Amino acid sequence: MSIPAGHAEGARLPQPALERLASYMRCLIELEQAGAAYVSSQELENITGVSAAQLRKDLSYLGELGKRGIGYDVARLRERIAEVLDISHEQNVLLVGAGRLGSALLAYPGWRLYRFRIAAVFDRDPKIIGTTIRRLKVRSIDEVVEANEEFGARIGILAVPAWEAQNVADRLVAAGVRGLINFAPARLQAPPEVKVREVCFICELAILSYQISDPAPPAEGDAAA
Amino acid sequence: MSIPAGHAEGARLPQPALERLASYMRCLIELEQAGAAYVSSQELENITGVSAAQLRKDLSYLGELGKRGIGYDVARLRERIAEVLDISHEQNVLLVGAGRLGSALLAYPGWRLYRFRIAAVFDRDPKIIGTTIRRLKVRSIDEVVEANEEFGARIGILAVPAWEAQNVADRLVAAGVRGLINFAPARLQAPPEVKVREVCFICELAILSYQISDPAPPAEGDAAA
DNA sequence: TAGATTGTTAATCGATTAACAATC
DNA sequence: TAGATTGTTAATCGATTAACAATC
Repeated sequence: MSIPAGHAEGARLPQPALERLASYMRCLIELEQAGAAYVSSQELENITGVSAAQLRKDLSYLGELGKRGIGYDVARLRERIAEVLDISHEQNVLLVGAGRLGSALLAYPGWRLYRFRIAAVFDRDPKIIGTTIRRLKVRSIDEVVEANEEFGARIGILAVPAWEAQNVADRLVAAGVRGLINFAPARLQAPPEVKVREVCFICELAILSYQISDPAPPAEGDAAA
Repeated sequence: MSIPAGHAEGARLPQPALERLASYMRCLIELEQAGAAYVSSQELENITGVSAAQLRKDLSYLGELGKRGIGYDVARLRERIAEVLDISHEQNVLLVGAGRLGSALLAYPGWRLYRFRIAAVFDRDPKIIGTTIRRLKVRSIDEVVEANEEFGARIGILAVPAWEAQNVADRLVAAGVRGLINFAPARLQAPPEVKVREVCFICELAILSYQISDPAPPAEGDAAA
């Protein structure tokens, strides 16, 4: 009621704005924990590196949230972003792969702050199935479709080797997830209604490698000049 | 010599093109392993989802690499992208954090394909220091500056808890790295000449959550209509 | 009120797309 | 040659920026 209706149906966020909004969450959570009541776009610029103008533009997609002369109510802004990202209610997630990476993900401390809950962990290895990691019993991947009737998870995370990724993706889709986070170094095929986000460690390194290389990277033949 | 000089000094890749180029690498490596000699921009569109026009534009930044009527020489294209990303020679990398995530990263199978080599692993925990993970002895983080005199790594990877991240980043910078990959859920301060790439799992989930949410996410009050 | 900061507009900037001449 | 596909151009599209009136 008090929250402005904002963008009407169909009017969605520009992709770059969406990605930045997700990154503002972390920062707002920290500010809130530190007890900050209000924050200005200028202060957010100092913290995030995103310009104040850009920040205000991004936040304006969510409605009129700021107070002129004051700034943004930290808690209210965090809530509103969470609402738009659809992470303002608890959301079950399925994790496939209970190896090193899967275990590391299970231990990740941030899930709760974003209201995600790893509801179940699956693996293919009989030696791992049945064991318990952080209070969660590892199940057989064969049970994933049946299990998700209970959990209703919309997101599945792939932490499996590359050669198993497509098969696991197909099973997760069959289990009804609508989005996949893929940590495996393999490109996934999925039906168009299922969104896939590839997390590519090595690509990050490669991008960084370019960025820290000296200005004329393709120096060929006559290197000295 | 035979390779066109391409963009002159200072003319660098647009950021979106750079990020896509890094992602083409994986695909080209797979094609090469599968024995493909040539690939057309249309075929790459089918594999990567990036439009043929966009692909040709991206690749044109690297020089004239294709053969009209034929397509691109897979091996040559991969080599050229590697050259531009500055991953055509072996590159040492420092890893800090030998916990679950650090171990998972060490086990990652793709490093060699991108010519990265984890030269050394560091941790703070005396119980872990001195142990061996995948043939690599875990060293004390206190040794990082001295150790990198030997390794000359330009990139450091942070796989440590959030509260240690800034301190570790400072030490890595002191050790002479020019780029940081940060897996810790904390925003890092670094001098402007040091590039930082944040890898944020949970942000990926949040973005996906938005993308799979129903078109009118901020339905407030009158939900039924 | 005076000072501060938002939300929005219009201008700028840059990226994507489509089309096609060049050419293998 | 005829068919195919590139590399590049120009047009379109969308995102960023800067400026400022609105207003707390």
